[in-house]
Amino acid sequence: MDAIFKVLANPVRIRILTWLKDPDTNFPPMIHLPEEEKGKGYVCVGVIQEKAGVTQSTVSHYLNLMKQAELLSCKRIGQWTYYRRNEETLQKTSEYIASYL
Amino acid sequence: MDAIFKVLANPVRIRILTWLKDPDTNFPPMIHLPEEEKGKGYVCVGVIQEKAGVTQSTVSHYLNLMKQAELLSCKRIGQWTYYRRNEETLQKTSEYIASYL
DNA sequence: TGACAATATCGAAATACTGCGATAAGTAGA
DNA sequence: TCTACTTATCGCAGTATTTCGATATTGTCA
Repeated sequence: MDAIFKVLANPVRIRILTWLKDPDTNFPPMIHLPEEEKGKGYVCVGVIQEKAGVTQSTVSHYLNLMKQAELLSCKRIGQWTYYRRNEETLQKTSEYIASYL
Repeated sequence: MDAIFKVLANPVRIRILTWLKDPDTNFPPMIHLPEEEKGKGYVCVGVIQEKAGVTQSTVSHYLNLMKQAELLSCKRIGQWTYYRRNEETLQKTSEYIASYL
């Protein structure tokens, strides 16, 4: 839970997390994503980087932190890595605050 | 909200927050607290410091951060400063995660 | 295989946080 | 007023985080 709060203690990462709630309106379509993976909320690193306005290495680092904290999961397809939200962790975090904090 | 997550990104502060959920079982009685303020969850700095196992200056700093983030409120009575949880902020934080994140 | 594109990792400098000891400020009582 | 007690603030050293540029890795395609 400590790693989760550390992730959330950064406004850029918070924004990424909220953007990924609605990829269709926040990112261009993932044209290389195979049909069977579409509609699952996957977004590739490049477009997240562009929107976040940080360097590629920074966004890659951030996404990795978020993955370690299980706030995101990822899938590599071809030369792209697609990240999406892990709703279960988000929900558990909310519940943790509501019932344990 | 950023300040809140920064506060939560520290295990000692998390512990303090949870201890303050139930002062009666986690802290000795506040014998100097006037009758009309009892039962409101107030705990003085000294006993929090002792239980947290950090120095007085550190706990004072932490409590101040938590107050800035509105996770705690405080009242000075005599030579003691009493802190208690601000349940409203906790609840709003949980709701923020559940509905905006 | 070679060139290119996307992402990950490395190394480093700037900044922020942690947590301490020392000291200051406020309060109460003799 | 002097002293003791409680808490706040200051200054600092150690550590962690932020964020970058450079480089490595991985995958694609000609």
